[in-house]
Amino acid sequence: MNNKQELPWDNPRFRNWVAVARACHVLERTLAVKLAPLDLKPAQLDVLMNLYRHPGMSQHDLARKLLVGRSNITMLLPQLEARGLLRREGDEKDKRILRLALTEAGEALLMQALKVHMALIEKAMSQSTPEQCDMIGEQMRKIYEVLKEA
Amino acid sequence: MNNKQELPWDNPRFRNWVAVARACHVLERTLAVKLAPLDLKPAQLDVLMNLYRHPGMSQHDLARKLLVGRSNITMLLPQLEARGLLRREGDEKDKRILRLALTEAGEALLMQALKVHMALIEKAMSQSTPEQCDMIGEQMRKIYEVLKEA
DNA sequence: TGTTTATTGTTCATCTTTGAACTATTATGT
DNA sequence: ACATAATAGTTCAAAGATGAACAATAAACA
Repeated sequence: MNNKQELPWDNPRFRNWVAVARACHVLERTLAVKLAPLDLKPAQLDVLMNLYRHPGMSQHDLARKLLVGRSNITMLLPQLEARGLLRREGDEKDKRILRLALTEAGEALLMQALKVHMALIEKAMSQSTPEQCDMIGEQMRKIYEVLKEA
Repeated sequence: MNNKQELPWDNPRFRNWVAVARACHVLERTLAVKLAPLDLKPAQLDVLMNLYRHPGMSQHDLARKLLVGRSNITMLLPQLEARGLLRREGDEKDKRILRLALTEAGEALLMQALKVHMALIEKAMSQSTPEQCDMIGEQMRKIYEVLKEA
């Protein structure tokens, strides 16, 4: 009688993706708690991580990497800059651009935060075999590529 | 001098989890865009989905399912109730509790939204074989269980 | 019973996030 | 060169999320 078209919950892809989303959510939440002693939030850690790996990047590039709006970056950076964790200096060739880089203090704090982050991820991912882990990463990168421009 | 212990980016678990987080983020973002025509946000869709599957649940239970605070639910529900998408009625045995349920309109809107959600997840997950997909879900459920009480 | 403790939901202040409008600068096209 | 379009970053108001404090109710226990 309940002639509802196939319900999403009967679909493995749906159920499994919901599990992915839930795992992400709970890990993010846990990370926030564990980072609190460092007075750092997940979003701020993302900034530090990206500046470490791509020193000299612009705010626009950073926003794209983090999948947030440019205004978000504008609101986020002054806090970190005031704490002496990063520098912003104008590009000489293009006066619109601000080049970003970590300071020594920023790098030091990042290393502490990474220990926390890493421990959490270890706890989560250590339940999968290396092969499973790599496969998951591979599929997720595919998903990112497919949805990035959609 | 720079005796950095093994950097996270050299660690497969770290790299692969970052991929998971990015995939989640971009899918959530895309979902928000695709749901806009229905005047529904991902968080609201989560509410409708949970009420559909667990009619009669309390706000407290809903908050736990969604991994958010109770106050968040208090702020979220009146919008949906005002649109006639759900009912809230007091439990008779325990006057503290409000029992939640979808209305006809709520269920109808949910079905529309699920089509959108489902299409997006299909697009994402159709790149994995059914076996890969199930394995991903399985690992993610493990992660959720491990972190839930941590 | 009467007192203490827990639980449910709300309120409120605070912090984030977001998108649209704006300024300044550079690129493009004629 | 000049006008137009595009880009980088900021500002601002509105919406969302969070946690602490609170009121009402129920549970535990003496």
